[in-house]
Amino acid sequence: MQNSEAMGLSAALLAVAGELTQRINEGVVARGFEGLRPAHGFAFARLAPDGATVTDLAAHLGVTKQAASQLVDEIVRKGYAERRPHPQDARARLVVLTERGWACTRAAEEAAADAVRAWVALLGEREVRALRDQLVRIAPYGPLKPAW
Amino acid sequence: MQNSEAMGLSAALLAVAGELTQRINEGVVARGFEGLRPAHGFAFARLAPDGATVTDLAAHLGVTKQAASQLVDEIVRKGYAERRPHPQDARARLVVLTERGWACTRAAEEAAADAVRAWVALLGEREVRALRDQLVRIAPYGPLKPAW
DNA sequence: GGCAAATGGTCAAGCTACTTGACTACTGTT
DNA sequence: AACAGTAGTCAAGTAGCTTGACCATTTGCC
Repeated sequence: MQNSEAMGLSAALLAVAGELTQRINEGVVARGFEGLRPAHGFAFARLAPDGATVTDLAAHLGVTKQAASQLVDEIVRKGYAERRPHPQDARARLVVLTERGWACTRAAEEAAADAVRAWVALLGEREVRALRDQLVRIAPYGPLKPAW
Repeated sequence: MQNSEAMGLSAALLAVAGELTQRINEGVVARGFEGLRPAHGFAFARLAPDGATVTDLAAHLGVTKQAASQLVDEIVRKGYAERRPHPQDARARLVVLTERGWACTRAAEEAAADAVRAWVALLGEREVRALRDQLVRIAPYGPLKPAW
């Protein structure tokens, strides 16, 4: 595969990713959850299952724990999460989503589904499913750097 | 398609995009072009064909023209581009890549090709080509927001 | 042609999300 | 009991963006 083809693929991928991010964020805002930036979504994704510590979150986002702590301050202040004492470790605190945090997560899923529906309209369900499978297979396990 | 599937697709897409961005940037640095951030790559892509004005660049990047002007200052200072008088409009200035800027663009293409090769190793050339076609078809025309 | 409105670009100041550095509190190993 | 390592926060500095104001030039309109 030639360099120019690789560049075309890269450009398309980044353009689609940028637009998707924007659409999800707009969809979340449109559903009544304000004061959130895309980076918060990545944090919610890590908190969603069972909560996480600030240090976990920092590693997941690829930022310092000070930055992660500050981000947690923000979503706590806005009512999306709360800090609880950690059951095993008295130094640590477990950050968990509130009911409002869960509602916001569901809103993000709906917004993502809306965006994907637009792709289904263009490519068909079969192709979009293939797209998903391919992307899942090449997706890395590491931190989700929300910056470029 | 269910919301959770859409979320899985979205997460994979954003993860791949984040990793790709990072890899391209690292590849460019490894080839001897320092002091550049991913956002500069998006600027180079706009400047590459025939140059552009600061206002064009701002629209393309989705930022204010002050921010674009500042970014141009930076790449001019580092020798990747230069400002020329605009042939048709005495208010405007045409920003064009220097030879070093072109070399950097080629380095970015090589780095992108390296990243894509890793995907070919996982999925095979045929699947990667299909991936490219699908992404190109759903890629938007608008500004390339280098932020999420 | 002449003049108001629009446009390209820059200067200046302010904001915000991040960084590095220093510190306290607790853990766990020896 | 002592001590190195880890979780988290406080504080200060930084970098990239914003808004606001301004000048020079172009464009649209009578």
